[in-house]
Amino acid sequence: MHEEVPATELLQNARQYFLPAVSVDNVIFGFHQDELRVLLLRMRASRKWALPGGYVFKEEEIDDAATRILKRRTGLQNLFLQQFYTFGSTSRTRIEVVKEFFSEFNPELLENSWLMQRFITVGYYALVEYGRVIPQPDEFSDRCTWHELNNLPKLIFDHGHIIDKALQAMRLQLNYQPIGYNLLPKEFPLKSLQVIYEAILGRKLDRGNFNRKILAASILDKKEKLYSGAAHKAPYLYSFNKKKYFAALKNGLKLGF
Amino acid sequence: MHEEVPATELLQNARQYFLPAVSVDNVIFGFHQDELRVLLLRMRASRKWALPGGYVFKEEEIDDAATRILKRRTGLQNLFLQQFYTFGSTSRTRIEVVKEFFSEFNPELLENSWLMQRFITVGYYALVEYGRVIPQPDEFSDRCTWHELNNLPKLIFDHGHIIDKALQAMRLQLNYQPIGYNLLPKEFPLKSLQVIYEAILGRKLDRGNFNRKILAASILDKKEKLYSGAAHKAPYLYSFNKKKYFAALKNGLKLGF
DNA sequence: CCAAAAGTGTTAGGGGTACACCCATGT
DNA sequence: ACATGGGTGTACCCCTAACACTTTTGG
Repeated sequence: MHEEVPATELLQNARQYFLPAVSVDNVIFGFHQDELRVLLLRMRASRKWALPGGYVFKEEEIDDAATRILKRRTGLQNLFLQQFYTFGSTSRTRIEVVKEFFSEFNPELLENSWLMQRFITVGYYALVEYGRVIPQPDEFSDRCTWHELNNLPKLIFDHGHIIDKALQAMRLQLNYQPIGYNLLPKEFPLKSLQVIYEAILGRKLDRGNFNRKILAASILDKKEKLYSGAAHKAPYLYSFNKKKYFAALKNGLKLGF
Repeated sequence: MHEEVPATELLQNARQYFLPAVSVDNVIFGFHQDELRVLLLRMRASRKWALPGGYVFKEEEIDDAATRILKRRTGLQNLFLQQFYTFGSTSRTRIEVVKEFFSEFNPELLENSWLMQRFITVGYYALVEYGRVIPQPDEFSDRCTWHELNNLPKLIFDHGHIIDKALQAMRLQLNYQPIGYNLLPKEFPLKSLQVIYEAILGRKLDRGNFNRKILAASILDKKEKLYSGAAHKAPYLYSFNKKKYFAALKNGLKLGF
């Protein structure tokens, strides 16, 4: 839509392009080496870390804004992206931090009082396949990298709190919706899915019971292909049955973790 | 804070007082005659019904705005009030409806483009004790009355959808949080609480099993006083144990309805 | 005495948990 | 062969649903 307009131009005339006072922040979860990870940006000026976020165009759906931001930072689309809470505390963005945020990038922006107003932010979380992501910093950041959920750096604003809330929301969601479709490659052994559930829930699950429970949900197709290469029995590979998976997404599910 | 400024003045200078583009809508649930009810306002101009809502002052917490609106319409405070979703569709408020909304009240407001901008709204739901509420219309409405959830009138904008979402959210919440504290008088028979659960869930519950389940949560104190006046065995009265109730609110609960 | 609704008991079944046992495979 | 981890079976326990039986009260 406004894809062709350069970021500087957009921000300098933010009032013209964006919905005022509203931003979107994405908590993007990925999975690698048995660890749940979050995609973060490092601000060029302050060297502090932040969630990928952005503003909403005046005629843009908020969901679409979140999708757009997700796509810009990961290169991916059609992912599981879920609104979970709106953060509206007056103290959530401190003016000094905002100034630092934009200063080194472009001092002129400081004159732009639009950026200095109070913002509320709508939080979304996404689950993405780690291996397919090509992290892409935005205009204000010099790095875009994964961080272990259990070892996060210092974050700006209330972004630490936002991540906490996202995790909480996701844990509840686990019981009602299937998860994993966008976190795993097409075919995968059950163990991989189990490790994801364990990472999200923060506790170990019994292998046998997990298998039965997840299979009972009947959202998986068993492949006859076997994974191999390790010194043990080759596990079956499974893939999500798209039809059943999305039906379960819509109609809900009772998994009981 | 701005309590002393009259509504007309506030709206005519909305830009000065309010956070732009953001509103709050409350779904206020009450309980009467075995029916779950929602408090609605009738717009003076269009005669259509709407949720009690409002704007957020520039230095006001969003939660506080919701609380303020709730208090204005019910006279009550310190209630269970829970943010459940943010509605941000571009099509949720159509300009003609907004015009109708404000026109008869004060045609001058039509000139005020602030009101005509796109709004997103943060949805909250509240549970209140029906008998204690003194419904109070706002500046744009001529009535403020209760409506059975199963027999709602035509609502403006996406307010019908907002109520649906609130109910959905509340149903999920039932399993993790105690409910009823603000819906019932201090002392009540278990049956009253059961009827509330049934109304929210939309299905009948077994009496014996409900009693055991709710007592097992140990958030109730049994009183030795008995309710009487009916041609059957007098039920014990119970009251919520505030301490345990709020502990359960904070730490979560596993009720399984 | 009877109807109505509260309180309490009982039982069968399902589901979850914990753990055991066997199977396949690379070293 | 053996260690490793996958697949599957099972026994136990607890929770739940469903329903029966008893108790209390006003009419």
